[in-house]
Amino acid sequence: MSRILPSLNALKAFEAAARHESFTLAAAELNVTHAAISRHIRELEVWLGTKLFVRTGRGVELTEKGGSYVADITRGFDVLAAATESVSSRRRRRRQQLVVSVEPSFAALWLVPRLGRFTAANPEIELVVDSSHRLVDFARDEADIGIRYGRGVWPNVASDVLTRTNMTPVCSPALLRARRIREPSDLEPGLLLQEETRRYWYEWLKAAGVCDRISPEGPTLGLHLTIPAAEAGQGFALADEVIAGDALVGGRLVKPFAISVAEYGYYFVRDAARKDSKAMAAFHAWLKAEIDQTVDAVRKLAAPARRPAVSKKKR
Amino acid sequence: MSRILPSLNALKAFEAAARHESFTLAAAELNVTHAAISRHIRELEVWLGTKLFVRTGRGVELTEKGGSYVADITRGFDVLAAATESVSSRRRRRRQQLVVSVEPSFAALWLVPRLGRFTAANPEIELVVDSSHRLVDFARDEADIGIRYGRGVWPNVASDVLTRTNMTPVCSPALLRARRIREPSDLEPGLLLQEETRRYWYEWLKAAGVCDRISPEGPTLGLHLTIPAAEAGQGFALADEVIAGDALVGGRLVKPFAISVAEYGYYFVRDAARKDSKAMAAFHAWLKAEIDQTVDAVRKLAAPARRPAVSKKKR
DNA sequence: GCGTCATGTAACAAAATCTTACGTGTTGTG
DNA sequence: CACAACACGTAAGATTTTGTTACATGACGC
Repeated sequence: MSRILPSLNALKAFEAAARHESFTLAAAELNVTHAAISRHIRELEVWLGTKLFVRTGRGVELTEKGGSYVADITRGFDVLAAATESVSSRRRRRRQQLVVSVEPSFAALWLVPRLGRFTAANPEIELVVDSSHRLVDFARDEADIGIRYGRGVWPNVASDVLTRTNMTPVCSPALLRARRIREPSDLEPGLLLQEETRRYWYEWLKAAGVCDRISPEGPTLGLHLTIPAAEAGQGFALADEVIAGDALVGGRLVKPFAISVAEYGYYFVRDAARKDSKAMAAFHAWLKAEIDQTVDAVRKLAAPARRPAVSKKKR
Repeated sequence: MSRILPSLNALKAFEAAARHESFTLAAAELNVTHAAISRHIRELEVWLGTKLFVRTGRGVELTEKGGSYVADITRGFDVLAAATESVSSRRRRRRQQLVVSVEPSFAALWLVPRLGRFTAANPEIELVVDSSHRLVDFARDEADIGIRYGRGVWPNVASDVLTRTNMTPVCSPALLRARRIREPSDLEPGLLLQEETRRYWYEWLKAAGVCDRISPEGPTLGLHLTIPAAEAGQGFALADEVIAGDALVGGRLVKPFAISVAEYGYYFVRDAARKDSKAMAAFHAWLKAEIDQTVDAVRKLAAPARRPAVSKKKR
C-alpha cells in the first residue's frame, strides 16, 4: 500500500484537538500554545484537501469527515502506542521525577485528592509532594517547583499567579443557624479558629470594620485542621475558594459574609534561572486548569462580581 | 490508554530500515542520508531502552524485539495511511509533477520499461517524460531535470554522474557465429549500424586500432532502432551497459570485444541555480539505484575489472 | 594488503515547529 | 446595549528538531 502521510506531528495535534473539540485544551495537553495547534490543523486541512473542523463562534466542531478521520487515526495511534509500550524496557525508568513543594494544608485539602487525575493523564511523570511550610530555596532544596499562598512576590524566585483568592471566614451551615450570626460584629472570639499566625484574621477583621472590638481567641490549629474543624461545627476558619472549595461545593461549609480580603493568591513558584522542563510545564498547565475549575465552581454558588482573569506572566 | 510515543519521524525511519534491513536503503527511500537514519535509530533505541538492531559487519539485522516492534508499528502506520487515503479529497491533485527530459533512445530502451516501478513507489509524483535530443534549457523548457549521455560537462547546468559507461559494439549471438568475427578487423563496414553521428564509431574504431581501415557504412537509424536492429541480427550497434542492458542480460545481444571507450556516461542534469524538490530528489535516488542495478547485472555477465564508484557531487 | 561498503557520529546547516503578540468574531454578563 | 472574556487565526521571530557533511571505523571481497 502506498504510505503517504502528512506530518505525524500534525496528526497528533489533530487527534488531541478532535478529542477535546478544542484547540486550547489540545494545546494544554500537548504542552504547546493554541497557535501551534491552529497551524498544524490548517496545514493538515490543506494537505488533505478536506475540512476537518467547522469554526463555530468561540470554538470548533468536527466535520463529518473529520470525525471519521479521527476515529481511524486514533486506532492507528493506539496500535503504535501499544507496540511501543510492549517493546519498551525502560518506560518506568523513563519517568521523570517532579518534586513539588507545597504547604501541608494545600496538599491535604486540595492537591492530594486531585493527584490521581494528574498521574492518570501523565503516567510518565513521577510526582513527589514535599510538604513544607517554608518557601522553597531552589539552590538548596530538591524541589523543582513550589506552590505557595501569599502576595506572590518573593525574593530569588519567579512566580506565576495560579489564581487570586478572596479570603473570608467559613463555617458549617448548622453553626450559622444555631448562633444566629448575621453581621461580623456577631462573631464570638472563642469561635475564631486560629492557625499559626493571627495576621490573616487581623486583616479580615479590619476589612470587616470590627478589628477594634474582636480578636481571635479560638484554638490554634494548623490550617489543614481548621477547615475540618469548621466542617465539624467547631467554629469559623479563614479560608479561600481553593482551600475550602471542596467543602463549599459540597455544602459542608458556607461563607456567612460577603466581605473578603482579595490581596492574596496561589502562586506557582519556580527557579527564575531555570528553564522549565516538560514535566514542569505539564504540571503547571494541569494545576491551573484544576484550580480554575475549583474556583469557578465556588463562584457559581453565590455569584459575587466576576473578577477579571489574570493574564499569564512570561515564563 | 497511555499514549507515550517516541518521535514519530524516528518510527518512520525505523520502519523503513527494518523493512530493508539496511540504513542505506532506508535513507534512499526516505530521501535523507544514512546519517539521519542512523541518528533516528540510535535515539529510538535509547528512548525505548531496547536494542532494535544488531550491527553485523557491514550491515544490520533486526533483534527479536526489533522484529516484533516493526511488525506492530507497520500495522499502526498502515491504519494511519489507510485513514489518510480515505479522507483525502486532493490526493491526486496533490501529486507533484516532475518533467524529465530524456533522449528518445534512453526513454524507449531503458526508462519506460522501468517507470512502473517508480510510479508504484511514488504515487504522489506525476512523471512527464519529455523526449528530446537536445540538452534541456532550464530557463526556457518546462523540464525540471534531464538525463543525458555524454562527457558530463555542459554549460549552464549542473550534472551528477549516474554511471560511467563502456561504449562498445553489440550484436546478436547468431550474427557473431555466422560471420566468424573474432577481431575488430573482421568487422564488415556494411554491418556497422549508424546513428545520426559517426563520431562515436570513429572513436571506438580508433580505440580498436582499425580506424584507418574500417569506416561505418551500415544503414543510418536512430539509436532507439539500432539496438533492436542489432537484436534482429542486422548488424552491430554501438551501445553501453545501460542502453543495451536488458538485451545483454536477456542474451539477445552479446559484446564481441573487450575493447571499449570509457569516456562517456549518463548524467542527471539540473538547473544549477535551483534547489531540488523532493520529487527531483526521489527520482534521482530511484534512477541511480536502477541504473546501478542494470550495470551490475551486465558486468556480472563477463567480469571486466571493477570500476571504482564515482562519488556523488555536492547537490 | 588494499579498496569498497555500511554504519557511527560530531559539528554545522536547514527545516520544522513553537511562541509571542496582536487581531477578529462570538458569547456572556451587567 | 456595551463591554469583557474567550477561542481561534496568523505573521514574525525564536527555538528545537532533523538533515547534511565530513570523516572515522570495522568488516568484507578481491
